[in-house]
Amino acid sequence: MSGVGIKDIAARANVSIATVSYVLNGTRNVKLNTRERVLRVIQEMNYKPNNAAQSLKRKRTNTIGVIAEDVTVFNVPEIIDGIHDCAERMDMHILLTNLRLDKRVGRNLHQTEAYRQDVDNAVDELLSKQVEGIIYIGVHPRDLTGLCDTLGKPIVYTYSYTQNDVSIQYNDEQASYEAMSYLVQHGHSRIAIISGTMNSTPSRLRFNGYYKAVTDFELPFDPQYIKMGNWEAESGYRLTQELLALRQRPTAILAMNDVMAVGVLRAATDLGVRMPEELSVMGFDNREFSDYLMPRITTMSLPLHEMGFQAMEALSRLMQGETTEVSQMPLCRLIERDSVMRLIE
Amino acid sequence: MSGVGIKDIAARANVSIATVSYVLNGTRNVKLNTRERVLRVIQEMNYKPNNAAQSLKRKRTNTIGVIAEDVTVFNVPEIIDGIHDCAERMDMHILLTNLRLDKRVGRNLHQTEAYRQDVDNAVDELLSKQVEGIIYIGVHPRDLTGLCDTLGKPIVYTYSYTQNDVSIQYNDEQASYEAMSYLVQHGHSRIAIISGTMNSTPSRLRFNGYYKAVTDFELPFDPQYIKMGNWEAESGYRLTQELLALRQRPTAILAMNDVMAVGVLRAATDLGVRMPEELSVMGFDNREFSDYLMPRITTMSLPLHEMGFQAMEALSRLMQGETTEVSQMPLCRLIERDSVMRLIE
DNA sequence: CTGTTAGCGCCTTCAA
DNA sequence: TTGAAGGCGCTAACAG
Repeated sequence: MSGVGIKDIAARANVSIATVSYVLNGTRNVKLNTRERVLRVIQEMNYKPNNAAQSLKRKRTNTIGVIAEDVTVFNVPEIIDGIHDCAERMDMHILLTNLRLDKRVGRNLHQTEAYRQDVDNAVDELLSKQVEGIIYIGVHPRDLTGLCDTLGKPIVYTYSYTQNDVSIQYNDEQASYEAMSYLVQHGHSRIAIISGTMNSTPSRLRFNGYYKAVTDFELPFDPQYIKMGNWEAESGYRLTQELLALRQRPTAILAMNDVMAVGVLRAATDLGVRMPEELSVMGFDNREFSDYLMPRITTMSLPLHEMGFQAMEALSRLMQGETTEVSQMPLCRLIERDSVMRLIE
Repeated sequence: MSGVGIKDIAARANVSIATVSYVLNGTRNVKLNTRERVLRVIQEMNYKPNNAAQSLKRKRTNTIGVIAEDVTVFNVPEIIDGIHDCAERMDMHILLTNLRLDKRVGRNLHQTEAYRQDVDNAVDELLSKQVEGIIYIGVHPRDLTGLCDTLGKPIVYTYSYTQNDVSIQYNDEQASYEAMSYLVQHGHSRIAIISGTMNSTPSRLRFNGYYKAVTDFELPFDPQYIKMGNWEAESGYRLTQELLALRQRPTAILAMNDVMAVGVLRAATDLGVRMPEELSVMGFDNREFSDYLMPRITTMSLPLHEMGFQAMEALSRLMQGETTEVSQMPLCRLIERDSVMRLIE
């Protein structure tokens, strides 16, 4: 492989291969003199231990597998970064598999069968590479129960839900409740909501938070303020038109993602409704563009880094045989910008 | 490790371990009967070959290392995706190292010493894991000559430049020339440029393209139309104010990235200059937000996926001992949107 | 303080 | 068509 092995340096340093191994791993005391000689030869010969051999012997690879459904989907890199952040502290390596689902099956994620084979292959290869655990990153939160059969190897899902396995998700309900609280604190009470597709878990949870806030704060509940979007800007646009056509307009709209908030902005612009003076809006996701729009969109930022970090922590616990993973669900953070008008002192 | 090994299934199938190996690899003819029996036992016992042992024997790992300076920087995931796209076709795996430079050393990328140690470690670990080659992805194009010492193992850099090693970059000069051509075709001749920091390679190359176009199309050359920005929106804003204060205003501005184009938009808005009617703008990068602004920004899209793909191809050639890598530099693609006004028929 | 040696799980030459 | 056996590079007893 890389040519020079432990025995080469043993020969050159006039010691046994065992001694070399010992100085390499610090597994035993070695006379200073000898150690230095060995170390010097190691330097000279540019020796690097062969990890394959080490793994075979030690039965440890210090490697976990990460299966990302698609690394190009906006939330994923930050999650991977969180995993790295944590992994690097425990001296763990990452074998990354990119399923490229977005290119392969597009948005057809409902028919699990379309990509189950890909997932199986990915898991097999990872297992074959002797990873000590696996983290699975979805492209958007949905139930993935039973997707991966890891033959007992620890697995943690994140950015997705699961019935039997550990999964790390942020608190969606709390997030939309917090958004609503913010709006209320700014004097809004007629608050409309534009949801994502209603068969999605985040939509349901965020709606729960909305509804809970409406109840808790005793806001006027008007079914006409509840609009079903589909995550796309166009739906935000169309539904905002409807909302602004109401005789009793809302003063604020909570859009379940930033993309639909763009639609809100465009509709308002086209109708000559000034924002935020005449209409406030909040988004979700803290997408990069939300800071570049005019007005800059106030939004809920997802704790992606922390999710990755916690996923790695949880996996590590699992790998050590512990099961007591009761860590707090990561929380979204409100990013205050310019799209919400303060209506009261 | 995963428990069941080749000898377990040999015992259970009443054959020698050699036979199992043969059916596994198809290295030799095995009587149909025997083969099927072995295959069945493999299924039953959920046997997966131990890749560490295979690698040790075969002296091949089918794995390459990818060192990303920071996976969260906007261009990087798409490059990684391109690498995967290619790697998967040649049945190669990716060991990903994320230097997390953005968090660690921020924008201080000039002092190589600040992170050279991190790079060395990353390379050592990868070499130790017996990767067959390395791809290095920078966070922004700059000269990285001599950064990695891979002890002769093939390495390809991308999204960065290099003197002695292979590096895959897109054609920056061609891109800005193409942008200029587009502007000229739309009837613009008084075209200003807002550059990035002038010590950066992309700035210089893009300026070359600008200058070449000014010459080729015999555009009026006015030094006042050349503004030095720093990649940030604020600089776009400030410089646009200067440009709009000129008695002879430009009709179009070429901003060297989309972020500064945002600054252009804001300045125009604040000064009551309508876009694109009274001022056109083009950006660079095709950042996600460029499609969400009003007007939607016409911009140059970087061939990131292709760069990753070509980097993997080039690496593969290197790994096979070939050196004839003369592939065409990937080209940027113009994304036509609404920020450029057509001044002529 | 140092050396000898038996494997880790697999592939592959040699022999049958 | 099948087995037996020697290592790949390294670790960790065991033995001095």
